[in-house]
Amino acid sequence: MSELHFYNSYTRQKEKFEPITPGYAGLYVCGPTVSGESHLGHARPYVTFDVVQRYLRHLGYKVRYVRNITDAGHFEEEGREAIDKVGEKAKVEKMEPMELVQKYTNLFHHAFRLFNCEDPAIEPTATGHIVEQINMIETIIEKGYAYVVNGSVYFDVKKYADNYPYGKLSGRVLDDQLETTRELDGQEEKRNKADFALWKNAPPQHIMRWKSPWGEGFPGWHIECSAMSSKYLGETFDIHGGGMDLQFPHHESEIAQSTIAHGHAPVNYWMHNNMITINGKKMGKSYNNVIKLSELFSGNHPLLTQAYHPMVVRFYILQTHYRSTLDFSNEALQASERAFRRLWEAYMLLDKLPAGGTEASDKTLDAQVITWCNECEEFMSDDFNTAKVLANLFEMAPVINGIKGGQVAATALSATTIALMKATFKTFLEDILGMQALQAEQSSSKLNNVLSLLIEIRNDSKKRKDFATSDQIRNKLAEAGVLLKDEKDGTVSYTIE
RNA sequence: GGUCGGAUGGCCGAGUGGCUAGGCACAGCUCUGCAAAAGCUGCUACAGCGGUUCGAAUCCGCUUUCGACCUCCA
Repeated sequence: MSELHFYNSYTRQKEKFEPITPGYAGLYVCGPTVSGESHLGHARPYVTFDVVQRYLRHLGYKVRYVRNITDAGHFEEEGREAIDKVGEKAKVEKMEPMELVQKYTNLFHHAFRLFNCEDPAIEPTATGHIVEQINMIETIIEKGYAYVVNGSVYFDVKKYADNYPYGKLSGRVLDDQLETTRELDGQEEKRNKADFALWKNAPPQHIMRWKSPWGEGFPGWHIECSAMSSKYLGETFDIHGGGMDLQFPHHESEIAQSTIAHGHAPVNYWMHNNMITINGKKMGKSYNNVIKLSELFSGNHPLLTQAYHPMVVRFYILQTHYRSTLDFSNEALQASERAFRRLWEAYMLLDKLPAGGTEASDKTLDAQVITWCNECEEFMSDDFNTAKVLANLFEMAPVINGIKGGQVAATALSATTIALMKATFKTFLEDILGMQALQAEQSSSKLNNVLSLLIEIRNDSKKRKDFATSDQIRNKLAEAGVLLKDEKDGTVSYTIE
C-alpha cells in the first residue's frame, strides 16, 4: 500500500493518510438536499469524492463510503418563518413531501449513474434518523451545551468556544461572529447570534414535523450529518468531504456538536472541493446562474451550443485539481469533448497494438513511457492530482497513435512496456478516474452487415474513381451518425455516434 | 466591514526556487482521390512594482484586481 498524502482543511496542510483502523477507510460526504434538481455545481463534489473513494480502494483499503440524502428540509431563513424548504415547495407543486423527495432523489441517482459515480455503501436519509438526532441533542443538553427555548433547542456556541477551538476549521473568530451587524428576525430566542439550532419548533403550517421531548418540530440543519456519520462510521472517522461552502457554518457546527456529544473530535481529515464558477461567479441557487444537469445533457440552455455527454462533464471536472475553482464555459466544455474523444480513441487502440519487441528498439522512448506510467500513482497519491494523471495519459496518446500509424516502430517499445501502458490506462482512466466510452457499443450484427455492404459498394466505386458515389455514401452515412474513416492500410473503419 | 483564497500564453488549466505540464484553438508540413483521423513542427506565458537569492511563475512586502465565506448553498 503506497503512501497517500492529501490536503487536510482542518490543519491547512498536506498530510499523510493514516486510517484509524489499518486497511480500512471511512468516508462521509455531505449529500444533496433533494428539494430540487441537481445542477453542474453539484457534480463537482460527487465526482471528486467518487474518485477519492475509488483511489482508496485501488490502494487496497476497504472503504465504507457514506453519503446522506437531506430530505428533511431546512429553514429558508433561519428564525423568520422557519419554513421547511421541502415542505414549502411541496405545497406549491401540490405534492406530498415524500413524493417530491422521491422524485428528486430518483433524478439525482439517475444523473450520477450517468456520471459513472459508484453508489455509496450507505445512503442514509435525515428523515430516517430522527431518533438518532434527538438522542444526540439530548446528550448535548445533558452536557450543558444546549438550551431549550419555546420548543426549540439551540447549541451554546459561546460556551463551547470558551473550552474548545471553535472556528478552527473555517478560520473564524467567535467575537467576529458575535459582532456581526446583520440583523435577523427571530434571533431573540438565542442567547447569542452565533448559536445554531439543533431542533426547531414547528409552526402549525409546517408539513414535516416529528414528536420530540421539546414538542413537535424538526431537526436543525447540522445535526443530521453528525448523527448519521457517527452511527455508520464511528464517533471518530477518517475522512469527511464536501464543498468548500459547507465549511462554515455546517462543518464547523458538526465538529462542535460531535465534540460535545462524544467527548472528542469527529473527523481526522477534512476535505473540501472548490466551487464551479460561471463567468467568475460561483454557480449557486442564490446567484440564479445554475445550469441544471438535464440542461447540460440536452444542450437546452442559452449558454450552451450543444448537448454534452456526462462523461465529457466528468472529464472536464477531472482536468482541474479539486481544490481549484473551475470556470465554466461552453468553449471549455467543447475543448474537453474533443480532448476526451482523442484520449479515449488512443486507449481503444491500445488493445489492437502489436505486442512490441522482446527488447525495446527505442530505449529512450521506452524509458519515457515507463516513467509516464509510474508517475500516475505518484500524482494520485499527492492530493489526488487527476489533472496531472490525465496530462501523462495524453503524453502517451501520440506514441500509441504513432505505432498504429507507422510513425513509431512497432518494436520501439518492449512487450512489457506495452503491457504496462495497457494496464495503466485501464487502471487510471477507467477504474480510478471512472471514465467510460461516450457511446455504448450497441451495434447489432444486422447493422454491421448493412454497413459492410455499403463499405464494399463504396470501395468498388473508389476503384472505378467514381468519387461522387463514394463521397455520397460517406456523407450520407455521416448525416445518419456513422463516421467512416479510410485507414492507411486500405481498410475502412467506422464509429457510430 | 471581517476572515480566507486566487490572478499563468487566444481559451481552459498543472506547477512552490533552476530542468520552463497537458488539453483546446491556430499556422505549416506528411499521409490522402478528396475528406476525416493520425503524426511532425511552430506558438514560451506567469497581474504590476519593489525585495531576498548565483538563480523566482514559485519565497517576502506593497499595489491593482477578482472571488469565496460571514445567510440557504456542492
